[in-house]
Amino acid sequence: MSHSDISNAGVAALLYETAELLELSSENQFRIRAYQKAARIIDGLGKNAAAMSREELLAVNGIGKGIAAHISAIKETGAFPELEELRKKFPPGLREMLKVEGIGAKRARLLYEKLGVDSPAKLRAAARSGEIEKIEGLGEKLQENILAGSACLPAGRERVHGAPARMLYWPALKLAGELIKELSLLGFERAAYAGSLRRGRETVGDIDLLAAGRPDGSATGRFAKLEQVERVLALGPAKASVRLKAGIQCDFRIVPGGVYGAALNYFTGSKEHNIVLRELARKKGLSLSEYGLCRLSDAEQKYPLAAKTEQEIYEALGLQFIPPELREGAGEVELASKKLVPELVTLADIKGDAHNHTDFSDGQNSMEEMVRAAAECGFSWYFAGDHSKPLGVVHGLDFKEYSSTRDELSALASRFPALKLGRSIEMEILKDGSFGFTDKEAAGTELVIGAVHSSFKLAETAMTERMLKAMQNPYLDAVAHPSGRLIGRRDPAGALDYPRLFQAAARTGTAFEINGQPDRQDLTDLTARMAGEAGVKILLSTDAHSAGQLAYMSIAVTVARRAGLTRKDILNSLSYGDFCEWIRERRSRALKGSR
DNA sequence: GCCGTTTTCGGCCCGACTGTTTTCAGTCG
Repeated sequence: MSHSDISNAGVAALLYETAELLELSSENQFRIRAYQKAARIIDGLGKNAAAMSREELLAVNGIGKGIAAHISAIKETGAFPELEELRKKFPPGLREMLKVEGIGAKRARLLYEKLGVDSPAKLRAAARSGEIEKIEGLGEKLQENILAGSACLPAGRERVHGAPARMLYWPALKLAGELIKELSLLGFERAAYAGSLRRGRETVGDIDLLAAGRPDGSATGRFAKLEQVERVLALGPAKASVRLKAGIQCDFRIVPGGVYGAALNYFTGSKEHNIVLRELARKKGLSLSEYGLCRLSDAEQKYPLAAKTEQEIYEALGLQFIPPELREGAGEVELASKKLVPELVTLADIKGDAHNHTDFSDGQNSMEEMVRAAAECGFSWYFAGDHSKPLGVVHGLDFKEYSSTRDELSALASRFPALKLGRSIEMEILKDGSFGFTDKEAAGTELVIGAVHSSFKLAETAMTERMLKAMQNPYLDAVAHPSGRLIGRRDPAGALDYPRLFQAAARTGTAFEINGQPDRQDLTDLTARMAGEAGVKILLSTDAHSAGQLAYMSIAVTVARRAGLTRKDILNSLSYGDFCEWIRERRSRALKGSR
């Protein structure tokens, strides 16, 4: 059996597993770190590690003879001898226990050897029966924390024990905004959110807040007493961790104003990004921490070379500034050292939205209200949209209704002179890939954005074929939310063959959407990156179902930034005239191609 | 296990907080 087509993520998972098992074995920590580092590097590698030659692998910094040999064994057997030996030493549940808060390798092994505890469930049972506090080195408090940690599940959300529920980006952003407002009322002049929220991750596991001030204990104390706080997890002079009533953890850190930039950089992460930066600093005879970039000789960190702003830290390391959205430790530091970080699209580049809804279908606001909101949020063009038939539950429009409501839109034009108006349709892509409109009707529709809302459960190949068939229609200008996922509620359509879809889209000129609805974010950062690399144009959409939801454009922009996209990739950066020209031209090319 | 414009041996990212100790290991991010 061959495993030569194993993905980089698959190889990385095996190396991470090895690292965890080595930790349980109390191995040399630097050996463990070498495995973690190799896993991280392979996960972020541009090409498939299993397909690389030994020489190519050895040329990668962080991969040596040992790991290269492991990879070659993985290709043959799906694992490697050392890993298989380690797997025999510990029951698999022990690795699950490491996910429990307060349990690391040392304690997991201790509990296994003394009590035979080898799963999170047995751990809880042992805590309940009071066996844990009897073990030397452990105590009553740990026992309580194990039980408390599994007890405080946020209402209405499920989670695997030890893996806290994650919150969507948008509500987390709102919550962080609220907390920062509270902090400013408490007298903090400078406060910001950092962490995965600042990196724009689609969901966040906690909220990281940073403030400038004196770490004398009074600041963290005041933070811990905020009304939003449910329970204090840790409280020191420089740092406080709490669980919020909203059901998510919040870490608050306070640093002197003079090192605010260094702290913001450290606290924004990711962990992987920080490690790469710190290793780079080491190589230059420097040391990087949340207190600044210092010479190694300056052990007290009294004379930082850079600390005030993030910008000066990257500069002092010989790097281009790296926007937070790219700080995942996936090759961005190398890119920055070559001055190749792309100039990411910003909200200011966005001139309009094309996918949204009025109360003609399932929107909450009238066409006039939507248009007014679009004008107020500074767009220079706006395609007012609605669902097409035959989506009955949301009053999908037929072509006649499309045309009459188009006339209604035209009548609004004189009242909003700064806004150029168009009418779009979110076109049903039926089970066989055909449209809810005839070709002639589609030709008479200004902008066709195709979407699937039924028969999600097609087999992987069938769903891909359905989309490919739809793309053969010359009037399909863009594809909306292709995976159909609703984060936390509906899984993405069984692995779509994205490379094939994007190849086809590049050929037909069909754009793909990044949907900005908080629970969609579809394309994702990863698939949007693939689309961009394949040369597919991207349409950012609010999919607004009410006037207020036009603000979701900033979510779509954030996903696009994480995907490394520039304004050139994004159709919304075109002027109204150029956008209409893009539609006209792609349709005429597609018509020629289909003949 | 990996690495080297000080090194092929001796280093390896850095700091905060807790709990159980009695000066620090373990955990976390």
